[in-house]
Amino acid sequence: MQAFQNYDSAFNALGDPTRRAIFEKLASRPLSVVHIAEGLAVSRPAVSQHLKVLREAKLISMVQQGTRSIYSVNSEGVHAMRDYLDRFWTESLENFKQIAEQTEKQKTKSYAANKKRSNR
Amino acid sequence: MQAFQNYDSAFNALGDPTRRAIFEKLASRPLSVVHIAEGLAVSRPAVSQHLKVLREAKLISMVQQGTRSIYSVNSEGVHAMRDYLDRFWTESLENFKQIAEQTEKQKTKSYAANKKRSNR
DNA sequence: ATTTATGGTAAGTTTAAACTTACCGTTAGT
DNA sequence: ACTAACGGTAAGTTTAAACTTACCATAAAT
Repeated sequence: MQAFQNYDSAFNALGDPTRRAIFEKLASRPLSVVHIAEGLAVSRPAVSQHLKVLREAKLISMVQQGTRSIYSVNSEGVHAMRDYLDRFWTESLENFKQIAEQTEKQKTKSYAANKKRSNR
Repeated sequence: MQAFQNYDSAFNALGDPTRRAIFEKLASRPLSVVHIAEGLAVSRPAVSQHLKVLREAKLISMVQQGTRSIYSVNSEGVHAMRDYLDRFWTESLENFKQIAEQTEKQKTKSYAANKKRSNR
């Protein structure tokens, strides 16, 4: 379904607070590296490293403008992640019903009765 | 909008390959700890630790059935993450247009003309 | 031609995450 | 009561991630 690459790298990229801050900053508008680093608590090289991670995760992209590197959110990558979660969200909703059923049965029946269901 | 908690912990939780494997396994059906650990390359205590992380990230939940702990995907948490990405996806789409415009202008106008836009 | 702005990368340090084995408490079956 | 199954936590090790400073290359402005 997705011509995307690695979900691990994508989720991992957004798992870091500094990178999430960068990502959210870029979501409001494309920015150069110095401007991205401006509000943040870390050094400019650290930002460069984070940008590399986000870029490899296909969550942001870059265009060169002279000496400046303008970074922006890569909507394709974000969309792919969204779709991933969407898939499991649908699945988990069904499971939610199952759990509800199990919980109901727990109230009336014994543990032994539920044993079969949870085996594997 | 979201009665959710920490996005960092949620994204971080799915950033680990073992945890993603656990998450996807649980998406298909609720399982006990031993059954979750069964196919995986890591030890059972390691799985317990991962489950704790996923649980604190509100991505899975647990019900006790006698001596067994049955884990399942927490659709609420997944939904919150999906919404988060959705928000930035929408924003990034607008930025995509902006970049397209800038790229267009680059073809005809000089770098100096674009400078104002990218400053801050 | 020189200087200044910009940003990528290298090298090194520190902290934390992912794993292991060992241990223990609780519940279920006999 | 005793034994076995289940699973959480503690302690310790190893690897990797996040940061720093230092350095260098390129493009723009004077």
